[in-house]
Amino acid sequence: MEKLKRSHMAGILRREHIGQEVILAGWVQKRRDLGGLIFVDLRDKTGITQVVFDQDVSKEAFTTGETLGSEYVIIIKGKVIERHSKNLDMPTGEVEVFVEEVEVLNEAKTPPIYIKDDDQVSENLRLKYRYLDLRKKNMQQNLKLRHDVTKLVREFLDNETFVEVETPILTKPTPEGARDYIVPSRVNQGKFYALPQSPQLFKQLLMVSGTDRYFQIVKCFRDEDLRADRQPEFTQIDCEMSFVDEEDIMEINERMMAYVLKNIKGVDITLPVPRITYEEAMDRYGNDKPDTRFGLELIDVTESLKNSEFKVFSSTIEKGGIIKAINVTGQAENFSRKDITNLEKYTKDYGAKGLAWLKIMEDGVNSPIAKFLRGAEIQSILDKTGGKAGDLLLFVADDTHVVHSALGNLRNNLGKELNLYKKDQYNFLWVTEFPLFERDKETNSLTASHHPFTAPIDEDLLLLDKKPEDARARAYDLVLNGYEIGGGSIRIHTSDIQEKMFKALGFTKEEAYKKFGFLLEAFQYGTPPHGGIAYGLDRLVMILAHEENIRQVIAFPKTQNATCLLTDAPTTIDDEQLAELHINVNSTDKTS
RNA sequence: GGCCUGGUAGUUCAGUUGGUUAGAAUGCCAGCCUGUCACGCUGGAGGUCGAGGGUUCGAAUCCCUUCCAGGUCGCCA
Repeated sequence: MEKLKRSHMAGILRREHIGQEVILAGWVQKRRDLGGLIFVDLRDKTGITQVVFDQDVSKEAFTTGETLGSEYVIIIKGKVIERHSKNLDMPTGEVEVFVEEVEVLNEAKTPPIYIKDDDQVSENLRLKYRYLDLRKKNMQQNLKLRHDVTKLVREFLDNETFVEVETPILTKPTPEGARDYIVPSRVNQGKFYALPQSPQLFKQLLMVSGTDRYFQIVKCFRDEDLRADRQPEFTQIDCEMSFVDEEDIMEINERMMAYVLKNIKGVDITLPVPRITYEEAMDRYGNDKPDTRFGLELIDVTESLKNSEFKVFSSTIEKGGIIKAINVTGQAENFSRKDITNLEKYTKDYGAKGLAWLKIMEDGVNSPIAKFLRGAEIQSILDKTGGKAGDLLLFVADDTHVVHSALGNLRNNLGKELNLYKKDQYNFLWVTEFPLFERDKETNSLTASHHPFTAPIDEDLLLLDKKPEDARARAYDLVLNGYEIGGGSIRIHTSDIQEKMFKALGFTKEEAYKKFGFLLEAFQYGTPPHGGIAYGLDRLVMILAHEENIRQVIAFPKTQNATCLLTDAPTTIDDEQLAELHINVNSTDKTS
């Protein structure tokens, strides 16, 4: 018998193939054995075709057909015919292939998980048998989507004269920001490399080098706790440009996103992308990455309540706190006291001490705090929130940080619960004018909110000496549907401003040199003005794939404990290897 | 590091107030079945109730410790 060689993919067969002789290869998705007739769903990455084993066509093939199990790998030869009973639920459902020859290329053990999109198997099994999990259609689609996004990004940036340059993975530990993953050096006893948290310093050096427009789609590493949208190794689309200001960077990047969305989703993004300052974002949404697909904005009602008889309100205001409200329009009837108690519990996770509420009725208001509120106060609140009969108002009173955190998160939660947006809605937003510094709660010292090479806004330069906390950065984040998908800044390229920056951060010149000497030295040899941006590719693909977590768009992700259930990494290493690296490990630490 | 949810058959789950031999569906195995597509029918096998300890005459169930997975706060651009 001649060796069979695949002629067609399984998912593409249609009516027009009827009469053709085809050879298909793939996995047995399902066998339906009717006794004298066997149907097998043959699956490859393009889809499923039903193949039929009939004794009248081939007795030999039929005998083999009786032995097929789930996930056996087979190759079959046969003729495409029109089905007697069509299945219009599947794309290939008008045709089927009558098997003349079959070869079992490999048998398979009964799989521990089903290869089915909607199968709700536990995630640890999916991760342990990731190669089976990835056989699912939706996972293959996610891998393809990710491929398409990176392809489009490369295409776009190439057309815009960007050059992709690879930067080192074994590099120098960074003193600031996230924890580094550390790699011991065998050749240099007692010394360590770090895996990069981002190629930040290298891409700035490339600007000094005259590369002018650089990009890289690159793995980055951060040894911090994981989240649904955070993995210890993740991929950035990293860009840097010379002789530009923030307008140039935002312009080119929003065109890039529009290009990606157009080609992936067929969606036209209206340009320019709206912008909002950090301050306004916090004020209106309580969040520096607001989801603008729905309203429910935060409204400041501090003024209306400054003389309130309700102690919680008045004492909060006396202590310098604020009161903000969300108007959940038209939902007064739909939230029971129990529902509101659940909302209150939710806000307590973010530090709120309580959630006051007020339902607006046709004939007044219904609220546990109504008895403390004067008519004028209620009227003032209604004016500010636009409250009308049928609306539910929710209030948090606390310091600014808590109010924003609690109501901002509550707002997102309500937006989702109340289905206030459509599945295929993509709202981009630039958030600008971030604070240049943050105050560390423990040490009370200033740290750079972005990184120490971020340029201050020109008009805030004087604040660097006087009141650095109020200085704003030439930094911008690109937000999509409430997720920060990218962020960047214009960098400092002159030494006088850089020195002011270090001074504000409390480093001496010596300390700064010890940490970033190679970069500061480079900057003395003619550095162009430059700036850039970096995207979280995994997050972007997650949103485009409508997935709830980032693991769904990463082929081999880590668990929340940063382990890999498939390979069992990380593991202990043997004593010889340790000795070679000059590392002593406390024997009690070696548990496995 | 804190808080929350979960862990019972290959898989997804149920399991009452602590009480007989721990159930269902699906998958698997065997038999029958020529138009199924969640094929059908009959029968069967399949359990360290995450692990360890404790309370009790008796523990899947109560208590303690611990491991694993997920969510989240802190952390992290």
